Amino acid sequence: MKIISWNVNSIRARIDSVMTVIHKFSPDVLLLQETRVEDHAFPVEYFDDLGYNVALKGQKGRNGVAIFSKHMLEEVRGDFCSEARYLEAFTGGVFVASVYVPNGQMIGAEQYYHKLDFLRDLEKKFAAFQAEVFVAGGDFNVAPHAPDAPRPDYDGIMCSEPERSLLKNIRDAGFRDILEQKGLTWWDYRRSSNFRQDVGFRLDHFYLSPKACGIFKNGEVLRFARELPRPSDHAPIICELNP
DNA sequence: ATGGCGAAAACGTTTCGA
Repeated sequence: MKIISWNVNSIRARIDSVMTVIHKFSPDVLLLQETRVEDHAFPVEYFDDLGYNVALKGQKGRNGVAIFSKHMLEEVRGDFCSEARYLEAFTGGVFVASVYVPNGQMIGAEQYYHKLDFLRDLEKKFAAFQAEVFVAGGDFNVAPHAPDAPRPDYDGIMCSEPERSLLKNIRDAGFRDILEQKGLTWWDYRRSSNFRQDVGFRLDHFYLSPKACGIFKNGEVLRFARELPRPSDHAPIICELNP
């Protein structure tokens, strides 16, 4: 089973790129973040035509998560938080979740503490799936280790000790970050040399429960998508499980 | 050290993203 996760930074602006990625990889499951559209305006017809089932949790202009699957989508739930930042489902024998953690603005900002709360709640949410085959993919907006940031000593937002420590709690609970050492996933639009020189962060992750780790085959960052026309600032990531 | 880009809402500019 192939699962792709991608922060698309607007599905309406990225629909052609999403179709390119789908046609190249034919994922069983696609987890999207930052779709930035209300459900009634989501371009679902593109996905319907390819035979995908659809679950959406959107809001006007900001946030927005979605799950597409070639398998039936059951037990769809998105009430984890009031914003459109989390959606889970059971599909093809696997529990999946599409996760969009708040960016936190700046260390010490009100949004930063909201981000820490969100990560704490997420740990509890994942714990409920400890004994299941569970794969959470998304934009976690934290660079877990020194090589995941532009400089090893960078300790600003995305790299602060409290943020990293909350993600470590999730790993310590048995959920493996399968893309460690697999490269960066986000490069700032505002300096085109950043991508060329690979100056960015590894913010997009998959967390696999112990049972999911047992059938894990391979995981990669799909860097090529950052070079498509009008790209998202995030690259998609892929997780393959044995059937 | 600062600003740089891109998208959306609602304006002719502002806010947010990370």
